Amino acid sequence: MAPTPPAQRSDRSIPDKPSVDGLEDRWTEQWREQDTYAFDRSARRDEVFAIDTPPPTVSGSLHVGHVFSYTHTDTIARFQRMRGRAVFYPMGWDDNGLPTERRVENFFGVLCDPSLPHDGSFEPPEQPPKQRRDFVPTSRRNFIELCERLLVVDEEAFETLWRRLGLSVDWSLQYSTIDEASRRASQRAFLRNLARGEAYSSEAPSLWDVTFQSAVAQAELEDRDRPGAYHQLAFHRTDGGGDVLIDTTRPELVISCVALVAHPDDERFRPLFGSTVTSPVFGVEVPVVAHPLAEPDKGTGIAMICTFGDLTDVTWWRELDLPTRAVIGRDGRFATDPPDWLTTDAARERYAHIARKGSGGAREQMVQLLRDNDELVGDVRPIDHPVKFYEKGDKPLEIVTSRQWYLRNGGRSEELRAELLARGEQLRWHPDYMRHRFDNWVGGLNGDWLVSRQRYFGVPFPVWYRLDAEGLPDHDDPIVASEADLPVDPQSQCPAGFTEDQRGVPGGFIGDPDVMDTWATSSLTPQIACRWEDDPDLFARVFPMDLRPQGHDIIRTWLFSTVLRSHYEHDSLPWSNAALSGWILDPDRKKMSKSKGNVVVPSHLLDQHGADGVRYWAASGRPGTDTAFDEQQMKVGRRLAIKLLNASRFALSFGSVAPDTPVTAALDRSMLATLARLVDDATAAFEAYDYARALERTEQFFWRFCDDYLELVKGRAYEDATEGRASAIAALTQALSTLHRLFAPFLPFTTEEAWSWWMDGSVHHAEWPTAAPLRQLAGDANPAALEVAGAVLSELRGAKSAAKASMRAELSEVVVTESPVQLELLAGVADDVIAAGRVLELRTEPGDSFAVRATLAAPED
RNA sequence: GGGCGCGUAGCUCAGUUGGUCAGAGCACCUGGUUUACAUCCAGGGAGUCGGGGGUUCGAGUCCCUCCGCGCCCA
Repeated sequence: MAPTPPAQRSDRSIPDKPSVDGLEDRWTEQWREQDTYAFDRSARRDEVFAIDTPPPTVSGSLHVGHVFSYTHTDTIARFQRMRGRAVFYPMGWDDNGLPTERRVENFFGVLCDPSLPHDGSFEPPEQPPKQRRDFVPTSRRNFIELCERLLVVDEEAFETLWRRLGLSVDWSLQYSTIDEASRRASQRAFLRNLARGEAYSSEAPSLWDVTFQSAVAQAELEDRDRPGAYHQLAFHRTDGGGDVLIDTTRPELVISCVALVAHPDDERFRPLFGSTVTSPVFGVEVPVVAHPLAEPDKGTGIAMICTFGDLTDVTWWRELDLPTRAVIGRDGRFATDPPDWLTTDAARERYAHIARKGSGGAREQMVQLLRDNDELVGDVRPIDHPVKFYEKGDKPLEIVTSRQWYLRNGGRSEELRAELLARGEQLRWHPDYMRHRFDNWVGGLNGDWLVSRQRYFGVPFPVWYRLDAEGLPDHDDPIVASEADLPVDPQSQCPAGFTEDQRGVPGGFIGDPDVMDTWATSSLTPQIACRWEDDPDLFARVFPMDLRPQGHDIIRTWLFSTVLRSHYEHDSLPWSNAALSGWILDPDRKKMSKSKGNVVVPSHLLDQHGADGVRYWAASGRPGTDTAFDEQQMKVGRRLAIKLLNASRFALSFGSVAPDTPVTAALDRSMLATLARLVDDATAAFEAYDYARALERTEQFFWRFCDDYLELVKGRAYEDATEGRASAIAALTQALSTLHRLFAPFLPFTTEEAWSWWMDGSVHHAEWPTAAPLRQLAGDANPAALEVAGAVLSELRGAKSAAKASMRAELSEVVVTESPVQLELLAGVADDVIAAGRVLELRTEPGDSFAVRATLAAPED
């Protein structure tokens, strides 16, 4: 489906009163019927332009931020299509993860219980119960089926809106991140990572959200400033040398203390290294050790290492080979029974004060115990300090030791990090400076990617574990699913060679209980959209893709993880270009987001300003730049669309001439020369993914075209059968055809409408204009001729306006002063200036600077 | 604390390699309807281009520094 050269229809049909209203319905319907944006599956790879569309979260609602960034991508898609590429433009829906889990639960009144077997005839309650405790438990597979059922409804609403916005998506290329193909791709990629040693499971301390009851990855962390307080605690030297004071914000963790640490160069503590101290309250003996990560100017300069209070503790624990003394459980509470390293009855009795408490309650108790023991020195000193949170959570993260799956991401390998940085180098970023975000992130990675989540809704790990005679699982030698069987749910399916009645019994097996991080699936959107392994022919034509459009805030998550997966699986980038869009700011310049409650719902904007008006605003936002939400700009866009219809109607109203009619008038040729420059400009901008620049240039030309050129040419175009008239019409035809196509990516509805009045086929399948034919028609014309004519005309309008006269008023005499070079240009277009300005006599005088004197003719009675 | 970006008319922003670059649109004010457009057209005022220093014949444009805003990371 190569784009076609513009071909005029034999019969024109131009409405008397053009309108932008109703264009969306009409053309949306036509594009659907004619499958205008269908991907050509026979295209070779080098003829394809493939886009890795961000799948919106389907359980949420679309807001104006989506409209903004998806419009950017669509302008690129339309440009590439007109340039002759077969555009692979799919749409995905992100329904994997927590938001959907909640939505499906509440909508149907069900809860997912992965331990339940699949029930082929399960139906959710007709009236969903109001109370969560009355929700009906159902299996993971049933839950996913319900999700897919709800998705059909959600998708329809989204699709309707996207179509109304004019996205040129091929709607036959849809996927959702929890559908069968996505689960298969996620599991297949994981099994291959596992086989190659890129994935592994490990029993290790990891960040844990006690509310969500799940481990959390580095990419999902954020620091938040929280009030805290330094407590100064006294440890006691076992050599009788007195006390060692440490400052801590978490005195409750004294129970987990395994050592004190100071910087190896710190003279104050050097004598203590290798000695031991006993902890306050509990009297546990711990060593004093040295490590460079200890900060001499923080607190007293010596700190306690607790397993585990923060990530530095984990590092110390690992590097100094310290024992584990974890007491905080997955529920965030201190263990019920006193830990076995408490050897005295007194210590155990004191522990009872903090047993079963959360960290806040335990702290209060601990402070009291310290005071009672006279081991809290001075007052507590309040401070604000950064605390690690899960980005969706509202309780500080704890560090809990548990078995988790990891994917190596360079956090523990200099070599891999270098390879990934090289991938970032290879990628073309738009705008370019965004690459620093990627480099920063990769450079700052400090651990592998924790991909398992202790949730139930999501893609399960396709593995099982053998149980030994005691019923304990063997995690070191998992039974993996066969690729042919994917996707599998190890909770309701049993591994080959086992039967269901062996589940959970000694000598039998258990399924892995966890699901994958949603990014573990989202990081495979290129593979999913391109139907990796499911449709090898398609995959070969579209992968690696051309463009990943996305927000700059998820470079560390989505972009990075996608690069990682593709690096592993295909030894390539997943796409050659990444285009980062900015955010929409509300009038107070705050980011619009659902949680802030300041989002604007797009449907009423489309009603009010029309899709093209809204698109105009969106496309004015430069790549990567945050943009203010501005309805005024949408009004401007709507007016531009109306202007385009009116100008088109006007230009076409003069009739037509034979296609090979020469353009002879100097004004016409000058206009075409200017237009040729515009085409070069707009094309270069689009090639650099700078749609906003292409729009700005085109719009700028268009307004001048209307204000000056159309006014200057209309007298001649109204004439009868002259060469001048033929030249005007030939030039107008070229200009109009070019402008329709240049505007098509931005105003798809308006341009399609105007195009349909006089051209065959869809403007969206027309060839993108090139400058060469325009230059050929323009000959050696100087673009400056049109500028001079426009400048003089503008002065004439100014004179009439100053005299409060009508623009139709006659001027008896006009004298233009200008350099000889400019005057020569003016001479060539003088007749058009005289006609447009209603000038009775035009005289010129050579001079140093441009000046126009105009005298109004006496008004006729 | 590190990285990145941004500070140009009341508002939103253009200003490619330093030389008609001091601009556009909106808003505001004034005027204009018999042959494209009142969902319109024309005209007008308005800015020490964040502050200071430097390079240069010449600097929103390059360098240094300071101030302010935002984002990412620690």
